[in-house]
This record gives sequence, structure tokens and C-alpha cells, in this order.
Amino acid sequence: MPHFRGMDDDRQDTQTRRPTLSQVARAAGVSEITASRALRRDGPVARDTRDRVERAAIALNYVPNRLAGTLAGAASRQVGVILPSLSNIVFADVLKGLEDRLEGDGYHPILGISNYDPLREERLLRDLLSWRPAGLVIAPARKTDVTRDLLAAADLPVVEIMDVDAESADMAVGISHRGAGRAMAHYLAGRGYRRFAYLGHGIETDFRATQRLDGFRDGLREVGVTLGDVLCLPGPSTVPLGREGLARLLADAETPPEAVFFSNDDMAVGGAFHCQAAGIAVPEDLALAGFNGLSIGQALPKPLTTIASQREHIGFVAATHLLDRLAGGSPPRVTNVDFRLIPGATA
Amino acid sequence: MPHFRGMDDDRQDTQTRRPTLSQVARAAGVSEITASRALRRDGPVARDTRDRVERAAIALNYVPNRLAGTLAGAASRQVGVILPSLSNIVFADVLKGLEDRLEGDGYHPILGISNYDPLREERLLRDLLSWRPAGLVIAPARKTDVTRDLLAAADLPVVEIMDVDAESADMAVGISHRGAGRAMAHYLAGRGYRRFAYLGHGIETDFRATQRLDGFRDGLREVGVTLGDVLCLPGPSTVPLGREGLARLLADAETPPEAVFFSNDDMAVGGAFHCQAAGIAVPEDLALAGFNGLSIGQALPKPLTTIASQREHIGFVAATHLLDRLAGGSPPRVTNVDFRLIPGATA
DNA sequence: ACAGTTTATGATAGCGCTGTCAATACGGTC
DNA sequence: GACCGTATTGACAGCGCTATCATAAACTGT
Repeated sequence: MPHFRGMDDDRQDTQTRRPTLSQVARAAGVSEITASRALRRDGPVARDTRDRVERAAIALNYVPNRLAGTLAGAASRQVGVILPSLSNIVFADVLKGLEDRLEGDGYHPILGISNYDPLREERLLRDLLSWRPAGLVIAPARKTDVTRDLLAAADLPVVEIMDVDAESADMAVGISHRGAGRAMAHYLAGRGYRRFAYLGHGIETDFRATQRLDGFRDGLREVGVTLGDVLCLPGPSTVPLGREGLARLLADAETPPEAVFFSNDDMAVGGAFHCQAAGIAVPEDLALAGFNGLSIGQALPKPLTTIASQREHIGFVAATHLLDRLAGGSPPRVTNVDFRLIPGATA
Repeated sequence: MPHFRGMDDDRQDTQTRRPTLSQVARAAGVSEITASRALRRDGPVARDTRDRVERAAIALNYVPNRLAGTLAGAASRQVGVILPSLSNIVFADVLKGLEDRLEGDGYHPILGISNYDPLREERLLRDLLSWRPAGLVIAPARKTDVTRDLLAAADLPVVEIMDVDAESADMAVGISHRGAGRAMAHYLAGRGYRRFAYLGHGIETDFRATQRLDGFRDGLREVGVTLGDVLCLPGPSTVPLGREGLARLLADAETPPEAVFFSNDDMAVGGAFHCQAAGIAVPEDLALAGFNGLSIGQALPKPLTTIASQREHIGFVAATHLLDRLAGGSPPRVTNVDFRLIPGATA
């Protein structure tokens, strides 16, 4: 509130407002800019000057104002993060990896959840950009032109995460979901299965699951097998959905499948529960395979056959490359994080 | 970079830097402050002036700089959020509820994860405060004096979430974990069980689980029963830990328990898997009870007896009260969100 | 027609910090 | 002793925006 306080009315300052750098400087008997340099530990400052300033800062319980600092030219230490969902542990894991790496360098994520809604994603992008973050990490809900343009126009480092199958404007860190689907097809075919079905969730939202399905089809075709029934239920993936879905899939199937590939582990665990309740022997009567490598799947009486997707690692690497770029380095544009097929006991 | 550009060197502006309000204003033929009012839709602005400004903003692809806006006096629209962990779906759910409500009002969370480390929590608090957020939502790792002081000194609305058992500096939204433990004790005793054990995870970190254990003990005492074996394994709660833990608990027990109360559903699901693998009939040979009401527990062949903790709702309500306060309202200081005991089929 | 009110716009002065350039002090060199 | 390089400090302007006050223009009622 300008005009409320006189220019040198500092009794007010100390009472009603948080201490400023100027007050710290005065308390330490130096100029503002010297105090700034002392606290940021950059530029030449005499040792005992620095000590005096630091003591004054502690005494006043000074907390720097990074809004002002960033506006004045310092690099922002905020990173915009846009994820499509938090209902599933998958993106929570990614976020954990991101936050952990960022926090280590004093950066903090500003978070946006798009709910797989391109419009909301676009709004989030604008909103987060208005905070002038140092960089952006985004798991695109779906590739849209608007998003692409916004990202291209924004003049800051951007890491697109989760998959490396699509084109990216700047950097990308993730796994090949197509490749994961293919790998699972080859693995299951190698185990001797020939009649396959697929059980998925809301296909319109989770395009990465769709890529796995495409890869799975490709992989089967390569060994001369055709994918049988494909059932995709609306809504997000959950254990109950997988359980009910498998019941429906088996009831509706003309020729019963030997193996079912699920869109992910949540669905597959549901499938395992259905088999257990319905007395279906796994994998003798029916083989099951998932995707993600969640701990829950591995703790089942019969560990789930699945593919570990290294989610926390993806977040960590994404943050690392972003920080590297901010420090002037040249990290790889595309980082294909390895996935790992976990054989398990269900297929 | 002052001094690099002359005061009215605007060809540079349009080329090398993001458009500013001043450029939008010039393009629309109005003053800066009028453009500001038009875009913020506050104060009196003629309809066609507003239209002109908005068209200019779109044409220039203008993204406001909220750092500058907030520094100049506008209320910040960032909210600091500090959570102890993201490994578990519990805090991801809370964060989802928070983000959803905040985003609706144009606010965005800046996130910090403390890993249950009071020192890291303290550093996060200072760091997030340096962004001058409008408010703070924090799930304290553990109550420490330093944290308390920092919160008290920070002159901004603070919501402490997850539990309402401890004192809070400002507002609190959560459930009574003591009460939840008590409720489960009464429920299980009412079902006729008399010999109880408890299986928990890293007790030094998750003090809310400890509160549930305390409440469980209290509840049992109230019906004249004493809690038997208590086993707490180090590390975060996971399904495998629950599975192995139950095996150990049963092997070590002098008199086998009739019912086991787990620190949460992850552990309890692990316990259910152990019983299944070991041929223990549930609940006839052994009853199991958890806490949280995760969907995985409800999708088990026998739905888990547990307590729904309404995590997303807690986040939503916390955000709602924070926003209410920021809008000048007086939300309740303590909001005790109801928990709900889910009978299930395991106890 | 006139004061009194409302509506629309603008001039000015910062918010708290940092980048640039300038100034001072110090020690050593030839 | 004039000269130079280095270490240390400060003056100044400005980042992009908004709060305040002032002004101009368009209404109202009598």
C-alpha cells in the first residue's frame, strides 16, 4: 500500500510487515546490495561483513522475498509440473521423484492436475507460466496442437515425461509404451500362449495405455498371432474395475482366451481377484499380465507378470535434465528409460 | 538486465522478451493501469475499452506476470503445501482434493515433501514462505517447537491437516486417529474377539498410526481387554511388509491372536495375502482389520474390515476453508471430518 | 442551468530485490 | 612515488505490475 507509509517510516516496517532486505542491511550497517550479495553468497564480500549480515538476518527472522528477487532478474526457482491425474499411484511416484530431485537444488514444483482434460491442461499451462517458472515438466494428457504451440512459444526448458513415442518440442524422458506392449506380446507368445484378450480402462483418456495395446498387437502379429477380444471399460483404472471387467470379458468371449493382457496392474490385480473368487487356476486355466510393476502385484500370492515402469526414476531423471539445462548444460533431448519385464507367476 | 535496453526501446521488447502489460496497453491505445483493470475485470472500465484490451492481449499472446502483480500488492494465488510423503496413495489423494479445489479458484499449490524429516520440513517451510504464498496447508511430520514457532510467526492462514487430536496454531482439518483406533477396538470386541495383536510399520515416522494404536488400546481397555503382541517393523508401510510381518507376528506369538489390527490397509492387505498363502481361514482362524478404506482392500475376495478416512475430502475441505478465510470469512478452527467403519468380511 | 453524483481514465509512486557500473581502499611493482 | 590489479562496497535504475489519488466526462435531480 504505497502512500500509507512515509518513505522512511521504519517503525511501522518492523511492526506490521515482514522484515525486508533493507532492514537487514541497516541492522548490519551495510548497503542493501551488499546484504544481498552476502546472503546469496555470490560476489566478493568480506568474511566479517557476511557474518554481520547473516547474524542480522537471523536476528530479524528475515525470509527473502523471491517474488521480488525473481522479478529483479534472479533466476526463478519454481518449476511448473502438470500431470493428468493423481488417483493412481503412478503419477504420485513420478511427482515424488521430481520433487525429491528439485528440492535438492532448492527448486519447488508448482503443481497442476489436468484430469486428462486438454482444456484444463491448456488453462493450467497459462496459469503456471504466469508465475514465470524456470522450467516445465509435463505429462501431456493428449497431444493437441494448442498445447504444442503454447509449449513451443514459451521460451523455457520443457521436459515431456512418461513416453518417448511421440514427438516432443524440447526434451522427453520416459519409456516406449509401444515397445512395452510389444515386449509383453513376445514374452507371452514365447511361453506358448496363442489365444489372447485385452482388458483396458477409459481409452479416451489414457493414450499411453492405447499405445501399449497397439504395441501388443504389433508384437503378436510379428509372431503370427491375432489379438482376440478387446474390452475397454469407461472410467479410470481401478482394482474393482479389473475384477468386474474380467468377469464380463470371460462371460462374453466366444472362444475363451488363454491369456489376458491388462491395461495396467490395478486392472490385472482385479483380474487375479476374480480368478481367485471364481476358482479359475492361474496361469493354468488363464494367464494374466499387467503393466507398471506395482508392489501390490508383486505381493499377491502369485506375483503378477508385469513390466516395471520405473516411475520415480522417470521423475528424477526429468528433474535432473531440467536442472542440467538450467545450469547451462546440454542434456539429451530424448531419454528412453529402460523398462523391465517381471516374469512373475501368473503367465 | 537494466541498462541493456534504453527506456523506450520497444522494438527489442517485442522481439526478445515476453510481452508486458505496457505493450498490451499501447496496442489497445490506453494507459497501463486501464489495461490492468480491464484484464483483471475489476474497477470500472467501459465495455468497448475492455474488449479492445482483451483483443490486444490475445493478439500479443500476453501472459500476465504474477510475480510483478503480487509484488505490487495483488494477493498471491499460490498456496504452500507440505506433505510428509508421496509413497502412499493416502497423501496423493489429499493432494488431489487440495489441487482440485484450489485450481477452481485459480490458486496453485507449491509442493514440498518432508519425508517425515522435521529438519527438511523446516527448510521447506522457509523456502515456500519465501514465495509469499497466500496460505499454507501442512500435514506436519511431527510436532516440533520450531515448526510451531515458524507457523505462528508467519502471518498467513495455515491449515494443518490429517488429524485433529493435537493442538493447531490456526486451523485444522482431519479425523481423530485416536477415535478411529477406539472405534475399531469397540467394533472388534463387539464381534466377540478377545485376543488381539497389532502390526505396524515405522513408528518413529508415522505418528498418526501411533495415535490409532493408542486409541485402540484405550478402546480395548474400556471393554476390559488387554492388547497382546505389538509388532512394529521399521520402514514405510507396504503390502509386502504386511505380508512378512504377519508371518513373523504369528510365528513369535506365545498365544495366537484371534484378531490383528494393522497400522493401515497396505499392511492389512499384505496380511490377507499371507493368510491366503498359508491357508489361514479369515476370519474364522484369524480376523484382520486395517485403516484407510483403500479400494484395493475392498476388492479383495473378502473385503477388508477397515475405516474409511476420506482423504480426498480432507484436502478439499482444507482448501475450501483456506479460500474462505482468504475471502474474509471465518471458517471453523477445527473441522473433525467423520470417519466411517467399513464392516467388510475379514473381521 | 447548476451543483452533486457516478463512471471512466490516467499520473504517480512504489512493492523488494538484483544487474550494471562506479568508486574506494589496499597491497605490491618498477 | 606514480601505477596497476584486486578486493570490497555502494549508487542507481529498473523488473512488471497495482494502490492511491486526481481528473475528466457523463449523467442526475431540481
